[in-house]
Amino acid sequence: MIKQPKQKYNPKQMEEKIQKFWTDNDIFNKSVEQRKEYPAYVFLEGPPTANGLPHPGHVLTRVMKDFVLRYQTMNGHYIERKAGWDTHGLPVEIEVEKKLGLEDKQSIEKYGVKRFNEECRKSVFKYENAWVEMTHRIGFWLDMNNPYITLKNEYIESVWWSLKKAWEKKLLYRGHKVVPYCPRCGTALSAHEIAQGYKTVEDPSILVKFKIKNEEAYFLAWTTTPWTLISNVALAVHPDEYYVKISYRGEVLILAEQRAAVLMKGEGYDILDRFLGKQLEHKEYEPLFSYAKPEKKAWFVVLADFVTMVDGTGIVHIAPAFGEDDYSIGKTYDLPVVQLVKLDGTFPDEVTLWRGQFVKDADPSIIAYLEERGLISGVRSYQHEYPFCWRCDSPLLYYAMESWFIAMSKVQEALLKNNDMVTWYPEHLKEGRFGDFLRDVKDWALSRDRYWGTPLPIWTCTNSPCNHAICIGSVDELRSLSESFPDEYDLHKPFVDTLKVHCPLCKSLMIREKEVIDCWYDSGAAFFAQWHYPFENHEKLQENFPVDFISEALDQTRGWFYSLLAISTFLFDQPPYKTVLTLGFVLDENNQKMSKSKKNYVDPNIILDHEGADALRWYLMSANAPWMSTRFYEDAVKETLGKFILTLWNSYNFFATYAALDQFNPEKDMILVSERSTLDKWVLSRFHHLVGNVRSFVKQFEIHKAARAIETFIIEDFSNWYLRRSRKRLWVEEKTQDKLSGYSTIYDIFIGLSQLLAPFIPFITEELYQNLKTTDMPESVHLCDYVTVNKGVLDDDLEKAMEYIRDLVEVGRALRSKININVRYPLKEANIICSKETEESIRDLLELLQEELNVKKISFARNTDQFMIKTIKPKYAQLGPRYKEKTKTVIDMIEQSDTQKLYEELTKHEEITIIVNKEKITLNKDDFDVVEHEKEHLVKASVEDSTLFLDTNLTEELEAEGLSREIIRRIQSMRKELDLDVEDRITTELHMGSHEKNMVESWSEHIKEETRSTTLSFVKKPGGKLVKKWDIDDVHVEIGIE
RNA sequence: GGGCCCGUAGCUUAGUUCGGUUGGAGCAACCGGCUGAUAACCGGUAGGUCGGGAGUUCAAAUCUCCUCGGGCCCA
Repeated sequence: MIKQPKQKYNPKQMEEKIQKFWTDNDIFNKSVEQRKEYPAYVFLEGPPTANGLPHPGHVLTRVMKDFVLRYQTMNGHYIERKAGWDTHGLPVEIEVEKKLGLEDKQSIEKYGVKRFNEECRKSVFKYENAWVEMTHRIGFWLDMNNPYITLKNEYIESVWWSLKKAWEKKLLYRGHKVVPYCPRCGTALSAHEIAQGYKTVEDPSILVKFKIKNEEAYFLAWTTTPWTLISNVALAVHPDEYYVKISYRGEVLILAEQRAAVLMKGEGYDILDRFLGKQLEHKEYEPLFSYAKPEKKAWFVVLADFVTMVDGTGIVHIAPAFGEDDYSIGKTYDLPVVQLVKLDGTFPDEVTLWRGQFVKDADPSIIAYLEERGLISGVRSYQHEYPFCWRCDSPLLYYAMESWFIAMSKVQEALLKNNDMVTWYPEHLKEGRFGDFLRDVKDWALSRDRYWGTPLPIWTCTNSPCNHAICIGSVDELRSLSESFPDEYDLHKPFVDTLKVHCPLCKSLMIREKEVIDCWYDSGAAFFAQWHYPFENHEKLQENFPVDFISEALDQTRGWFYSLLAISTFLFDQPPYKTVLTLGFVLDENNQKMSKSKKNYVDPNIILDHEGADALRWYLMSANAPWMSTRFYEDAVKETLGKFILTLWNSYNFFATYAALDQFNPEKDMILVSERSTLDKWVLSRFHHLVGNVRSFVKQFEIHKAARAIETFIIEDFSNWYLRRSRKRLWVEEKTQDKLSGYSTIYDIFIGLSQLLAPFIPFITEELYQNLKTTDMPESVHLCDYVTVNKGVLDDDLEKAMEYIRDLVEVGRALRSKININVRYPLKEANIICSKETEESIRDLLELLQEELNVKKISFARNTDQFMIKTIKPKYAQLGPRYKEKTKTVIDMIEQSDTQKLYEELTKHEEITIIVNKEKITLNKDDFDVVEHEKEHLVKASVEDSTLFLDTNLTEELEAEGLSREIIRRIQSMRKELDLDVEDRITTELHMGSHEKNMVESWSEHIKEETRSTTLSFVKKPGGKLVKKWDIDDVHVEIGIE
């Protein structure tokens, strides 16, 4: 039986109740298990790191994922929803360093790697509760009891296996990577870290002369880091820009033509020669210093596209050890990596002049030295952004560090081919940001010289002639090569480094490369490592690869989306996923990024407490396309609550209240659709059209459009039109066929809506469903199949007819408003001028129109003739020139006669004759404009190609009815004022003038009925609990009720 | 410095793929109506340099170029 709901919508209370219902009845598990034999829809969870609190952005991601998974489940798919945790990486280490007050790597070593990593392990789950709680509260159904965790031995073993595959394919190699490096902390910084430490500083900017070999001429280069000049090995020019050789103050210099024009502006110089940069390639010059003893050819000109004409001289000094561009051009030209700076940021002993000095401090002295030798042509100070260590504020140095790489450039074609097989939402990412990234793919710098991460499983033999290196791909393999491998172990540092591993060739001791690997590799391995593949679960991988669906925010394009594709490509030569839904960012009210420091951060819990998970979810899904950034603030969610959730709730509340009162029983009282009223058929047709639209929107991940379509249906079609128009028939006391037809339809719609909306707003839909479901229906709305379109109830003609009726109502109301006759007063007649077909199509709906417009009668006609009067109006411009001074008289005569008659005459005889001053004047059609207007008491308005006329003539009877409605309304508002229940009966006493009394008396039965008055009497002095005087226009009425 | 996405009324937005009636809605405002209809409903009014500029075209919110603002990625 349908129960009357508790009146107020209290999201927090209701959602807690629903959560309990789900838990008590194990609904989540059932929803997964009941689909076990169905086709799988494979989802892979992008693992979050639980060492920070969840952010509104994470809420969005989880809401969207949940929607898709619920939707696919209801549509008959089996989906495992394994949670995952990303547990390694520098951010974790930094948190722990902060907590323990450790400032650099030395202090970590001193503290002990074992203890340090233990702290990291703890820290990683510091906010696990907050994450679990958030996930739970927003209703994200995810198997959090059985997650994959990247720090587990099994997970690491799978990762090792994959690294060994890369090793066997000769994709792992050791090289250099230029990274921002803090010489004081002794550590490289991640991009994320340097981003927070940029400052504007002034550095010396100098123009340095490099003498060309065997020629009395110089290249003029530009730098802001004089200390790197000592490690210079080349000069770069742009291949396609023009360079000039000039004579300037007795010296011959080469620099870019554009730059010469800027730098030497106003100074005299002669151009000796002009040529393209590419002509300078391989031209040799003499080094500035003799400290470097490179083992490869150095000190010649190279070509590089990154050379700009914006500043400098168009000639860039190259030191591969200290710049990423420098390093990559160095690889192209096979330049030596000269690195005459120690890790602590000071010059080594061989740089005799500045040994032991911090490089940046040595700048002035280096400049002075070069000036003395006449090799500097200008010193200026230069303002630019320079990165500083966010921790200790030291200037960072770009520094080439040794690192292990995966040669992704070797599999670039496969990457592109695999990307081609992926469906991206939004589409532009495929060829845009992601495709561009792949076309320009760089080798993956895999290793990190840190502590908390998957250890790099590469061991090298210490025996010098042997030097054999191996990559270990499993625990068994490690065990077999190790002395006394323990039963209990943890593959992290320092355990792996304490093992005595013997070389399989010469049996000598091997030692491991000290690094750990990039944590992006960990998460990118999730598609197989979550199953501990290939050590177990072979068939699991078969069934779950490639995954059907992943979804994360836009920042993951070069993060997780890439690392998955990269690993899958070199391992299996296949894409790891079929569909990627990329989500936009969550921004604050002013479109600014949310950050704790800006204090514009919204705590999702507050919104969950106030507005509830459903309102939050609905807002996030309906506000914007998933891939667009969405503003997030409490008022926006509040608006969603008021506009949508409450409309839904109140409609439901209205229905459930009356259905409970009438003991409507959906198992017995349902009326066949074919026997329901036209209005019912209309709303069912609308609903099923909606279902079709929702399905096609969701297919394209246009979740916002699906949500908005539902919202429009509920607010406009269902609540504001269908329910409004149905109230009267549900209000009658008897169980009429019409009333049951209405209940049946509303019931159908609510069951349908609860299913249609279940993936969007899982709580309120469950609440509705639980109250409405019959015993033979699934125990939870989330165990139902998703609604499908019932083509049998689709009726385009009916929808069109209703549209037409609603248009007529609209213009009719507008007309009433224009002529100033309140809707409360009935009008005699409405006439609709339209085609026979149109008339036929709306016949069943006329009652709606009649009530909405409050007219006594609706009639039809095929043309407007009987409602319009045609008259003529003389054309002044035509008559004036012809009749000169007589014109005024002519016009006056015409206008004073019956213009309607004149029109008739003119149509009959083509011309009319009038006599002015005894002179006969003949006028023809061209002398007049035909003017049309409504007959007396009629007003008209047009809808499409038809016309509506309202008869505005208010008869005494009509006025009486109107007045009685005025009185009813006032009594009703007094009832409300007394806070009477709908059922309560009253007695009513009225006082008014005798004329009005006579008018109203004939309606007294009606008034009694409408106001639930047992008696209605006309008295001199009305009494009762509430007595009020009213002025209805100029009628004074006094009403008392009891 | 390079790339990608976004910019439409006070606010939230539709329309932009593929140029074509007068750029549609909702919220807020204002006027009026209706109401045992909910944080309502109905009618009307006002509110737009479609971020700005230029170009292509018979025709540009829509295409091209430049530019400004926001966001992101990379240097």
